[in-house]
Amino acid sequence: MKTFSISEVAKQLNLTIYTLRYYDKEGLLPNVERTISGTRLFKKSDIDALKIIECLKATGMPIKEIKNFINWCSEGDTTLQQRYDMFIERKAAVEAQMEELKKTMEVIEHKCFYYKTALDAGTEDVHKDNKMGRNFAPTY
Amino acid sequence: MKTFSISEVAKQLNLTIYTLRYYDKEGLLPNVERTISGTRLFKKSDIDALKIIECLKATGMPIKEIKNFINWCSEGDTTLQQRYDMFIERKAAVEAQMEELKKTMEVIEHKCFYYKTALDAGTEDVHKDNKMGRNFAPTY
DNA sequence: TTATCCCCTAGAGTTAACTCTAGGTCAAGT
DNA sequence: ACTTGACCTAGAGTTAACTCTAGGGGATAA
Repeated sequence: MKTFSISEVAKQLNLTIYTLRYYDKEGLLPNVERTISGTRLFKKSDIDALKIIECLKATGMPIKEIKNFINWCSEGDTTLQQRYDMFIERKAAVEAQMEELKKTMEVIEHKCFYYKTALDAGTEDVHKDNKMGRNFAPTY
Repeated sequence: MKTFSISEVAKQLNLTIYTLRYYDKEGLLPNVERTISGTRLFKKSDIDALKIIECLKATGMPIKEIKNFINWCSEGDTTLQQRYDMFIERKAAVEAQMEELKKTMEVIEHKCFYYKTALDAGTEDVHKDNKMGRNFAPTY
């Protein structure tokens, strides 16, 4: 079966070899084999595992919790429920992040418009309403 | 003009007073006034500034860069272009994050399905194809 | 006036996730 | 035999963004 060196995997997944060794040290890669002299041999399934790890990281999951998941996988079918629950929870987390990002986007787009208008006018004063006298604090 | 204490602002924005003092120390709140004895008095405009700061943080912007923006705001109309460019860049950053989150979601949803099926079957083996013999590594 | 809060600063400590260094092994090429 | 380059470990260092502690001040309530 074909194997890959740590630097090949690093290049392929856009990670550093430091990061890969760190993940291994943290117990995220319990199935990576070694040569007699200790060099890691990554299989395709290890690369797939790393892709899932990156995906879970992207949901905001800390490495210690990802490690729990990896352990559950090694424990077999008795942990299927935990793993299912975990992915349902991750789905909710991603949905929440998407919602927050949408709100953030609205504010950012409003600011793009605000500054476009100010830039066209040559001054931010176009946005100042002077009903209650001059406001000396910047508006951001 | 009405002002707010640090703990009122903290409660209102769901931040700690430590965080607010930290932001102040880092130069993110140059317009917060003080009593003679040194107690901070937050105005509504300071709270608005904090909301923008939280928004920029949500785009992934580090505090040092947010500080640059705050400084530009104090410098007036000469920095309008920088500020506009910054928000355009932030918009692109948020779009990229949305894209990544969408891809992440697809993988997570696939896993939800994968584990739902396995759970119904009582074993993960339903997903194993045995064409090339038994695979002993867990699949994640 | 004494107790209780809330406020302050300076600076130390924490946490996560790397990132790097020192010192060493090993296989291949010359 | 020797050099080169990729690999290894243990453990120290880094960075961002807080988070907390110690020690102290001012205002209000009993």
